Amino acid sequence: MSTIRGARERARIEVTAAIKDEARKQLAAEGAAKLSLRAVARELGMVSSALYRYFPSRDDLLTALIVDSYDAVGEAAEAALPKAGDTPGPYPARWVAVACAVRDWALAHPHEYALIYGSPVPGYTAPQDTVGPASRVGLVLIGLVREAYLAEGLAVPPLTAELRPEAERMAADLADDLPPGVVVALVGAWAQLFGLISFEIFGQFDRLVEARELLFRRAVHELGRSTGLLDGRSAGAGR
Amino acid sequence: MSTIRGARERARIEVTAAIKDEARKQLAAEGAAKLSLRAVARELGMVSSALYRYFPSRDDLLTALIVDSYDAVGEAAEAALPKAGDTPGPYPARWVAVACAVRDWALAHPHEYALIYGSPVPGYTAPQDTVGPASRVGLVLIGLVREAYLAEGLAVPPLTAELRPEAERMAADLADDLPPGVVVALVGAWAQLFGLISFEIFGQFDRLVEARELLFRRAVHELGRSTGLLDGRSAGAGR
DNA sequence: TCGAAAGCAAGAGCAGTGCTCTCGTTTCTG
DNA sequence: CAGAAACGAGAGCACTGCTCTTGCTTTCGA
Repeated sequence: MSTIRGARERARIEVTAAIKDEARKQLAAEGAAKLSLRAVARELGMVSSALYRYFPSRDDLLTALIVDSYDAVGEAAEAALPKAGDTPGPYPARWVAVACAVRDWALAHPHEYALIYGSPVPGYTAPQDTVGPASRVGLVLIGLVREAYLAEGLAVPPLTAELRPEAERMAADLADDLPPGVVVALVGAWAQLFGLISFEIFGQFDRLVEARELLFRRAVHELGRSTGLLDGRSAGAGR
Repeated sequence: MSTIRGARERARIEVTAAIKDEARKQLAAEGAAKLSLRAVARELGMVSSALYRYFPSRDDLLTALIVDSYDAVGEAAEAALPKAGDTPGPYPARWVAVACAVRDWALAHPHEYALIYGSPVPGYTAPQDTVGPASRVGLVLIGLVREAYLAEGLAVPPLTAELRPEAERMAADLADDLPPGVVVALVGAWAQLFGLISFEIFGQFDRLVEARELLFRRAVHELGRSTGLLDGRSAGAGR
């Protein structure tokens, strides 16, 4: 399926990758606003118009970087799960580990994080290609909670009557073997997790919070509890 | 102190306001990336270079808009508090009301919201002028929780030993009459609140969540509980 | 009161951007 | 092997932020 036909196709793949690499470098250095097609081309020793053979527009290049970033953060989250052969820790600790992995990735790649979880820069609606990779972190969280639910049960968060239809719809979409109350709490926790990270990355905690990892762990642990993850102890912040 | 010296100063104030108004209009229409000094000047019937008498650079114009936006959302939050003469509702309901006011403002002004809570566009560090207005929403939340604490007490969230020094430092900075555990929970809830709003504004809930206000209210109510706000009932989502 | 000083709008111009079009050249393919 | 497709280079267009100079007007102090 992915056989390389000849020198031309091979060259195309390499040049495309080189463009993305150089663009990612400029993105990390200066941010998405300062990323310039001409500068990328210049750095690669080609003329700017040649670059349009590979990406039809600047927005398409950005979209490619967005997809890659979603994949990178998704991979970071997946890598934080216990590998086959490990003796996995308790579920709340795994939950915190995944969150910390996402946070670490964001701290290491702030501009890429801003690209995907900050203001949407290109158009206003995300292209279709991004929705798949965008959900990888969410899928990790869902998988983790599902595993906990099947293994040792959950403290199912209660649902109001008016929220129940929507909760059941979402549960059918996302995880039909999880109680709707858990799915609602999980989607909320997902958004709130990125709120914590965004505030830290975007400087909202400057001159306010010092021990950011400790605060993050405490909040995320609490977030795990709010989705029903059983804690052993009845309250308190774990590490 | 703010006496207007003459026609010149009056004109300057008016022109500055006109520039900001037009810029805000373009911001709302196309987003911060597309905001152009030349287009603003064109629309105002002046030449682009004249605009630099009022704002030294495009970033300074954006900074002015950022300050205004922080003020606007802060004002929206303050307006959601019970006015003098009202019979105020229970504290969890007030908490949810403030959060909903912020969310409503964000939905009505998505690009301005993105300007302040999305990726920081201009430099990378926020200018000093923004830190005051930026904290208004936070101050509303602090004030609300403090009032609840003094009036009817709080379920003080527990603190681990390693988090205690930081918690006490933050409490001394933000609200020295609140228990450190509450301050830590409050700062977390503050970030998580904007995580919920950002995910909705930035399209992360597209094709996923339908009844967004219901979900928001449930999560925010839970957030209030996590900071210690007493609920009456022991669990569940109120409105 | 009157002249210097400061504030102002206008225009030209510079360097940079995204993007399009054309024109030879190279590579693939029927 | 010839036609087709892909490619790199270059010129060019419309736009951007920003600077500098040139006159005009308002303000203010001697």
